[in-house]
Amino acid sequence: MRPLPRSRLQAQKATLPGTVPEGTRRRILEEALRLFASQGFHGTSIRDVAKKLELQPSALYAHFSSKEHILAELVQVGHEAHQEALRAALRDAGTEPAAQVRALVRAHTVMHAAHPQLAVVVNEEIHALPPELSAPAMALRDQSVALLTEVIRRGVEQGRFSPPHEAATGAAISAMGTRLPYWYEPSGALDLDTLANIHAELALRMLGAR
Amino acid sequence: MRPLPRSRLQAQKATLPGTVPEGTRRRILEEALRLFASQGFHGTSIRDVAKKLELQPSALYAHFSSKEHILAELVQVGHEAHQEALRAALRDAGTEPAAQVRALVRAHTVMHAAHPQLAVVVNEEIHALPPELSAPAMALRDQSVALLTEVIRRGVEQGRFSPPHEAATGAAISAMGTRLPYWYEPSGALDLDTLANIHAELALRMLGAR
DNA sequence: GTCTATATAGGGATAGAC
DNA sequence: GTCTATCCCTATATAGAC
Repeated sequence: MRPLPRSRLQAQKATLPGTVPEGTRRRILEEALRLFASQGFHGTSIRDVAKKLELQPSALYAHFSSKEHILAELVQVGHEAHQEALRAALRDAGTEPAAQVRALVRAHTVMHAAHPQLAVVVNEEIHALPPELSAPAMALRDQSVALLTEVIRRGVEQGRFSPPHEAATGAAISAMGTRLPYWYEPSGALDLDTLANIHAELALRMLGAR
Repeated sequence: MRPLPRSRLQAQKATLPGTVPEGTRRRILEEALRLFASQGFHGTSIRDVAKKLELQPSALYAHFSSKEHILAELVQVGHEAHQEALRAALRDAGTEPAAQVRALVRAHTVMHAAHPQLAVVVNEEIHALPPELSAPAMALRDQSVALLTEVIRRGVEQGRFSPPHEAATGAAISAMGTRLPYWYEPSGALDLDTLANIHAELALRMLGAR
């Protein structure tokens, strides 16, 4: 339950959602993901990435035009996979606000627990990008936030939810997932499906669902 | 409610808890805090800090033996102030678990909202330190975590709390505060005292307090 | 698409004068 | 305690051969 110093999430293999095609380009993304999550974007050099892949630094430039573009792609892929997971969850959740919250929270939690490095890089290193490169991901983020706030708003309107404050409660619900990479260990005693259910339950408690 | 790219928390003045004496050393810490929060530790150079202070880079070395030692002091000061705030809150909270949770959560929230840059640097940049330099702060962190988990455990023992899972609920409660710097704006419509009460209420809901 | 070699810039930190 | 000057290293990125 404590983040380790200097070696933040140096985990096993850095998993990338399946949408990225195989090949050297993917290998670069995976290795960069691992290193960015562990040492941060500015703490990782092109040489570090190249060395791990047993390539010369210049070889990376055949696949990405700059170090920033590698980060930008990771950030974009992460936001896309996250939003797709939320939308898929909503599609199967019916129309009850409580069921929709449960589905959104479960998907949010599973995403952050299954791809902890990607979650960390997306959330902490996006700031290292110039606005042009981060804008598409920021737009996706706004949409994803809206998915939850909209469900909360509808639940309140229907008299099903009674949170002490809609925005603050929404932020608290999101925060449970966002902080997961800093303490949750998938190989530990608490399995992911159980954790996802716990988070859904906590969200509904915060909302005063009835 | 969205973190801005490239300029993470470039806020006004970076506030440091009052325990640090005035003088050039403090000015260095404050400016480094602002820059580390905005650009990250690795994204900030000694030259950046010196330029903002209208000093030559070499002048900083009369006050700190390395760039890492500047970060280490910020991290230590942040952890000390946080823990002291939690302990002070507990001292005035009586013996009821619910009142103790309320006091801890309120203090945690106020600390993160009042010192957002320090919170971000403490949580995100501690990983940039070698273990020798981060160890004292990590020890404090473990103690602070224990303050909350201990209160939760007692509340459960006494039959006052019924969380779905003690550790996960404790993490969810902490996460509300930890994520504050990324969305809360002190100058906005939601004042800090109200927010602290909201977080306390959410914590007690999660715990099923009765 | 990968290599060798290198251009060009900026990094942390120190020496020694005042 | 701050300055000027500088050492030495590493960074990103490019040129051109294969």
